[in-house]
Amino acid sequence: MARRTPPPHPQPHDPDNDALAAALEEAALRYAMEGVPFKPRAYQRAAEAVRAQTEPICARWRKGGVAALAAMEGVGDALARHLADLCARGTFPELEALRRRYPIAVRALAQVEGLGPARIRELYERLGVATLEDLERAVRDGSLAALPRMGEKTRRRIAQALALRRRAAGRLLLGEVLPRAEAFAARLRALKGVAAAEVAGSVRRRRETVGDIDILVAGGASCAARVWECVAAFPEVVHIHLRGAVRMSVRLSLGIDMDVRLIDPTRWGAALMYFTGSKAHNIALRTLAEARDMKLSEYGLFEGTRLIAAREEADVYRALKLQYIPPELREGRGEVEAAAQGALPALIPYGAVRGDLQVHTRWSDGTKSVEEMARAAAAEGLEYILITDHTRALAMAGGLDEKALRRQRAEIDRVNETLKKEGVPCTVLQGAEVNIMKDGSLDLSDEALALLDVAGAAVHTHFSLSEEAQTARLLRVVRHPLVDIIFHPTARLIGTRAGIRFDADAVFAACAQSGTYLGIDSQPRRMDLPDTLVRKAAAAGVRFVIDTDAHAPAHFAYRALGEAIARRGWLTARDVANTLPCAAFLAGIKRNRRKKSTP
DNA sequence: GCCGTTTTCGGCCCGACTGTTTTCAGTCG
Repeated sequence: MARRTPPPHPQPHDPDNDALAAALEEAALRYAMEGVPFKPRAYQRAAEAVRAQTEPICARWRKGGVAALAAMEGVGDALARHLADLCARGTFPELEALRRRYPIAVRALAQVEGLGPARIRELYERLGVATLEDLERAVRDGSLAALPRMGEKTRRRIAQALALRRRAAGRLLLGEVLPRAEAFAARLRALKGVAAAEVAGSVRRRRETVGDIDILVAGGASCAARVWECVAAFPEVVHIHLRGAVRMSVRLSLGIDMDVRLIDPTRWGAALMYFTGSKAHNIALRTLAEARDMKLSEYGLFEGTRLIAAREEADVYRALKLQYIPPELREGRGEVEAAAQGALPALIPYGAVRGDLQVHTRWSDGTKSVEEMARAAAAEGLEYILITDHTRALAMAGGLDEKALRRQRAEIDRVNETLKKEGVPCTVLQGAEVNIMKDGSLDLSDEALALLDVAGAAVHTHFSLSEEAQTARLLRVVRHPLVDIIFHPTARLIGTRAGIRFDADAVFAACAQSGTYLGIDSQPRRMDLPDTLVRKAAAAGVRFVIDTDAHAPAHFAYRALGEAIARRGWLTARDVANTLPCAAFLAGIKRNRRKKSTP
């Protein structure tokens, strides 16, 4: 395994950018609760600016002081000081004062769909609701109904949101966990005597949410002390559950547990398989081994007491007469049978996506200009990006009309010229995230749509239509001759909002027939289409695009999450249109449009 | 609390929808 130089160890207690942004968002919410004007928006904007940074804010502060923080867009003197306080002490005086005035779990409560600052305040003042548990109690005992404007429907909606939340409790988004888990493994890999360190479990399988982190470390018993010491010193570790001979279990400040296991290097592959799972996959493998008079465990594949294979995962799969099964497929969904027949697909490789097809800019709700996003995309190795700002129905996002789109086109042309002159290898295309209205019509005229290089459409409202109405709505869009892509087709938000209900068979069949691509949105909260539906759609003959829905340069890194969904959906590179170079991708769009307009 | 081709004060994103109203508060995006 390649050995890299150790990554710089973060300072103890350095909150990362997400934690800083979360604190500012909490302050924004609390000011909104108190009815303070304008501050909420300013804090919210600053939080977005913090999240959009790729460099750790605390490092920036150490280097350049408060002035370096105030240089960020949307951060002035006051917020720069708050951020410096957060870096130094994890909080700031105003936030503490706000918390004292309303000792409520505002962030948790605000995540319940339908609850905003005003309702949260009302819940607290009239019913003493301070936590999600309090809220659940108020729902159960009916006291919720005492509030004004709290009718049957609103109560049911809150109850549903709480149920969704409960199911997600204790699980975090893959996008939050993956980078941290990989950083932990990298730190351990750098230790003396450690031959390998890998993330296992559901993170390795790239499940969209994960309940814990499993890390395996290959090394002799002699390095246990060194590994445990290193783990105990992680600034993210808040509690040590146990510290044994071969396993250490800790609680992370993230709110989930991490297990670190020491593995005998000669049994590495068998252990990695076992701890990667899933349970269903392991059972399928053990059953297969048994049928061949062998026994499979975390210590290896055995015939009687004779060890057949254990060192590498590939050795074990080979000895079982199976193709190597990539971790993303190990869910007990027929992958073992397929591997036995040599029928596994050649999964789309990471990094295969060449163009990002959903990118927002300051023209609507993005944080950067067209040019800044293009340069950032080029730095990520993207060959083309499609600018897809919101259209006019989404007024909140500064949605564009036909006139604005024409002005934006002129800017995109200028940016392309500049990039070409400088030899920056990234082409900017013009698209839009056209809003799908309640009846399946669009908020842009056909004339305006025809101006775009590529048009995507998306649902942002009317999530709770009946299945019939929702299906009819989607079918109308899918068959529209000028709509090329449906973005985040289910419109779900993991842990917050269930997706829209529609007849997947009918919609997927229509996509396959018309050539309309389904988008795979890589935002950690969306991961939409979800992997199971991706696989179903692919079986129906649908083709896909993967997009990051980038609102800031840092979001281009989500591409790997979208590729992970595609892999979990058994897709090959051929199934994903934006693995093609720009010209070939655009040629495909043209072909699809011709096909759709000739009945 | 931020910001500035309206520049040190006075603006700040706002339209649509939902539910519970009977004229609109609250939420969403």
